[in-house]
Amino acid sequence: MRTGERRPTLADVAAEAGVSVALVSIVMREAPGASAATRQRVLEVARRLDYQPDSRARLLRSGESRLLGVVFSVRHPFHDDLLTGLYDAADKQGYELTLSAVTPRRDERTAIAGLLQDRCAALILLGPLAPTAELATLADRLPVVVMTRAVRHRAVDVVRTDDSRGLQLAVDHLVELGHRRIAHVDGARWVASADRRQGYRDAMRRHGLEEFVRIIPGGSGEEDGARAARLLLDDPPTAVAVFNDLAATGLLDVLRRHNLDVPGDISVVGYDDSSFSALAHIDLTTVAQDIDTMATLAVSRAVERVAGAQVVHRETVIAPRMVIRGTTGPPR
Amino acid sequence: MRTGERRPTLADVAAEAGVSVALVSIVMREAPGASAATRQRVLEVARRLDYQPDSRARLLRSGESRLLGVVFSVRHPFHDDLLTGLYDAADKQGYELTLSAVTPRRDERTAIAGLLQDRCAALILLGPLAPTAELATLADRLPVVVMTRAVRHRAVDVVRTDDSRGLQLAVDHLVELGHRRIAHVDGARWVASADRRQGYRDAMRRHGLEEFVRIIPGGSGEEDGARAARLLLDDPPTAVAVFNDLAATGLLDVLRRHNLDVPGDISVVGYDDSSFSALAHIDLTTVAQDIDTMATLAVSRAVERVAGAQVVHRETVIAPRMVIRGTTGPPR
DNA sequence: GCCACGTTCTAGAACGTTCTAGAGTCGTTG
DNA sequence: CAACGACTCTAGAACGTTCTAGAACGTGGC
Repeated sequence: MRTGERRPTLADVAAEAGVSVALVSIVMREAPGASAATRQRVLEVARRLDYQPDSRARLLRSGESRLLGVVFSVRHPFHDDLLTGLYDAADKQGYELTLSAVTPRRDERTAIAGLLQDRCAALILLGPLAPTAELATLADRLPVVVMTRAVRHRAVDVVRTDDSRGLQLAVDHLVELGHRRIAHVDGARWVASADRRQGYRDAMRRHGLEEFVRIIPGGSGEEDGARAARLLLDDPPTAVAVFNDLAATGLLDVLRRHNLDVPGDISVVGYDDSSFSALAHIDLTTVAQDIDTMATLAVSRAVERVAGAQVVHRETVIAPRMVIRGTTGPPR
Repeated sequence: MRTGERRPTLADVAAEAGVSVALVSIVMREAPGASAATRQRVLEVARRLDYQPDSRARLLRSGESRLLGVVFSVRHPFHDDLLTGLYDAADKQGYELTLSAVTPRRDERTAIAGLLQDRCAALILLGPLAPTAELATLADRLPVVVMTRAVRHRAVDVVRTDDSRGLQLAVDHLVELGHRRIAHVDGARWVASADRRQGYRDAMRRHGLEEFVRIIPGGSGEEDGARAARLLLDDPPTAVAVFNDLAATGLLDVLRRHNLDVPGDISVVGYDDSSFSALAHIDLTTVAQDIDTMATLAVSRAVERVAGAQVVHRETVIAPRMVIRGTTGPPR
């Protein structure tokens, strides 16, 4: 265990292989300009010395950072899923990711600042809370792609799900099962709430169910769903579409505690396909976002901006899909 | 939006403030050696130019990386919690974290390799799957601290929870409620399983309940818990302590589907206090690990190793604690 | 006035790597 | 044989910052 020991550098490899430092660099980068015999000799020495490139030096000198900074929250399981997709997409485009977490005790500004110092070529922000103006200022410095939130500013790129469409899918699914009395627990003042509420209204209207439109104020947390459920108890609908999965579990809990059977007495649809939704003990029917497509598009957008491309469609809106599980069934 | 625009450097600030580059560096680092008047002038210029230090250059030149690499998995909600604690602990010690995720499509070796190139001073690995020999080789290069897994090698530091103690707490809690017929669903071949199994046995023996010892092979996944539940159905105990929370939810689901009331007919205890355990709809009694203490100790250990300290206790084992929720109650 | 010490400030080199221009070699063609 | 082009290889500079040694200046003591 060698705490302070210097690591082998290109110079060490070069000395032992009997070539110049620049030639070793060419070999390690797999760039053209070295003979096969030299390559083999250099690689042999590098392997023996266990040479590892120093990314700091590389990034500093090359003047071309192929680094994408990603800000994610530890509080959103969905962000973990997005990381999976983003790593893949970045790898395909020859980029590296550097991650910075927002935690209950480390705010978004701190997370972003760290990435600026790393000289990332672009930033990908997962569901940022910062005001639009702040995001725009940031985008004055470097390309910024926001995921899962609509941001109305020409300098900030957006990749998000069509939330209106998502709620329409939920209502369509319930109508298909035979439901007419379908309520919606909205997301109160959350940005996505308006789109989802609109989607609910549109779909109900489309199915000729205007008279059954019923919207309960909700929110994004478990207790928001629980509170909304209590408001439904005296006159329960046969189905309810909830703003998100977490609120849906709160609602499910209250229904269960009042001996309402799901989906027998009342069907429940969540939103997001959060990781706990798939637990057999919850088995939540939900609206899922297309993670891989979103990740691919976000990385592509970031890379295009880095390359100086004129981006035609600043905002990309992706269709969601239904994931049907055990909380929905025909009405009695 | 300026894609290719060069960022302001120390040299730019120096030129405008009319001082040397080295003096600007002294000011930005808050190092001694500049007058108050000069400091003010330099900071004013730096603010106006929006100077941000280039961490690549800083790390490269300073020869002292205050960077801790953290490898975490997107599949473990618990790791997200640990990140929160690790950021705090690192900040307190004047270190930065750089994160590297293991995903279903990005293996652990890849995650580790990226951090080596960043020239991290030390690595903190959250529940690594790599064999001990591989971890030891890694520890030959730089300090390695493993969290949440026991690794028996003198070069690798370990910070983990006392899993034996955890199961003892679970059994103690159930005995206190009046249970005697307490079963344990183990974790099959998972490293932590043996400790937890031993803890269960020890606690049962301690309470004079040897004749009631009953161990069902399980595992770490939801279906493992479900399968174990099916084996318990023909002769249910009054309580069961499960290897981890995810398996516990699988078991809960099967119990519910067979009209067994929890905790009326059977009490259930999980392990880990995963984020979904606190959902009101699950409300799982569980054994929790002390996240902040673990994070603090892991960072301290890493920093001590970097400083060349002779570490006295290579392995630190931390006491867990019970989180009592709705899945446990007195037996009927 | 001279010397010693402390503080501020500067110049130059170094960190590890890549970029770029040029030298040297070899093979082909006229 | 000479000229040209392609390929291999090298030397030196650059990236942005910190480290280090030394110069300059001011103050206090003798």
